[in-house]
Amino acid sequence: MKIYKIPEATVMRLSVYSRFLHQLIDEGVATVSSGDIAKGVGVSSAQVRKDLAYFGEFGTRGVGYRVDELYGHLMKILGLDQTWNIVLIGAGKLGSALALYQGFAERGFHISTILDVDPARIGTKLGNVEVEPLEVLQDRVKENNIRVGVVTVPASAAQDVTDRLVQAGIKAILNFSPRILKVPNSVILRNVDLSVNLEVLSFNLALNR
Amino acid sequence: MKIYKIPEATVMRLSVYSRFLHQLIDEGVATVSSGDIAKGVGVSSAQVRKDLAYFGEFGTRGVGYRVDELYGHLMKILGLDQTWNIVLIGAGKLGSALALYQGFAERGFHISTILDVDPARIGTKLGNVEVEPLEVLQDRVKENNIRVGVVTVPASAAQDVTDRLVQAGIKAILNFSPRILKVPNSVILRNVDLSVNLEVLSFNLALNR
DNA sequence: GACTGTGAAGCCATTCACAGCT
DNA sequence: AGCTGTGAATGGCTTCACAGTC
Repeated sequence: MKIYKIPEATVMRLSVYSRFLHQLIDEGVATVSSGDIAKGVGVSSAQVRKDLAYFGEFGTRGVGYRVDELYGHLMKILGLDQTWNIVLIGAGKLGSALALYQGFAERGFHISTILDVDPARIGTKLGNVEVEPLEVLQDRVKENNIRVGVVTVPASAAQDVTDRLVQAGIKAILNFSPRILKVPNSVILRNVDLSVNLEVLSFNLALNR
Repeated sequence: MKIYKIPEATVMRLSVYSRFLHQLIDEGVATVSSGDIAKGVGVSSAQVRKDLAYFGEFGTRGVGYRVDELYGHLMKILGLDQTWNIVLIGAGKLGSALALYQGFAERGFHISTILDVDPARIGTKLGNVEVEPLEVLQDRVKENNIRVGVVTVPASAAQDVTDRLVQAGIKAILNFSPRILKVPNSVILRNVDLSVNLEVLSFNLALNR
């Protein structure tokens, strides 16, 4: 495992490969070639091999990859061989949806804590998790060994909430608010802007006008 | 306007720039330099200038860009100088959240039609839009001149729904289901996998174990 | 014969650096 | 003096092509 610098695009594809492999396991397939995976997820076979090569030699020349084995490797590489407790801040429309979204749980992401500042939301339940006031952040992070935070508050509150997360010892933040956030180098930050994706479609449609 | 081949990354950044400029307009700022924008959104100033250069010369040497003017150009380039009617299929957790999400409306994306197959959901309202049966798809697309579809159905139904969208004349699809979809070349497809983003964080956290 | 793993080549996006304008 | 616009240089990801292995 020479982990020097892995392209982010590679990591994202590994995630996609792992989902495809899971599908193959369900179908009872025992072996795949890089070409099969490539076809299944829409990339080139060379790309698949190169991506895997960053992490080791998982296949057998002339044969391919054992599905269950490769799946296990990928899940381990992605850090998905464990459950991640997550704190979600902002129980509005988007936050509620994410809290209830099954897709996270399926991949081992457990939203164990949901916080908000709105008294009307505090005390309500999303699934079986109760919305609590922002003040308990530090305690919950410690208790549940939380390292990942999801920010779904309005733009105006985003930086303040982020500072608190950092303060509480959170190591990685997924930001859904449309605000550029400042975090120390030691904290990993990813931004997701749902509108951007529609805007790329809009751009492409608008091209031929 | 030489629109030969615009990097997708550029389009995504333009979207971010436009949001930043909107913020500046609110603050009453009249002029910005590429350096200001760069600082505001977290890229290099050369990057900002290169991105803009794909579409024309919007600035004044020695001065910078007029905020309102540049904003107008970007919105036009992104196709956001118009309202886009959108059909959303799948009124589950995620679909409901997206239907109610304010961020889309703010950028001119109007979810005018929401469809589902579940009788329990049909007839209910999300905001002021009623959930209707999938069968009315073709009619609604025609009536409302819909060109964009958003897919938030379970993976097992995703390809079927996609085929129907294509059939109905939809030109661009935003897919939130974790399934590789097949569409004709004439249809633009973008995939959003919410879990992938968490998995990239997970990967990076798991690196130093 | 089939398929992996990988150096080399190709390609594309970003950064550099500076001429050109105000 | 300040800042844009852009060719040239750089860096990094993807594709090619083939030796190596089963």
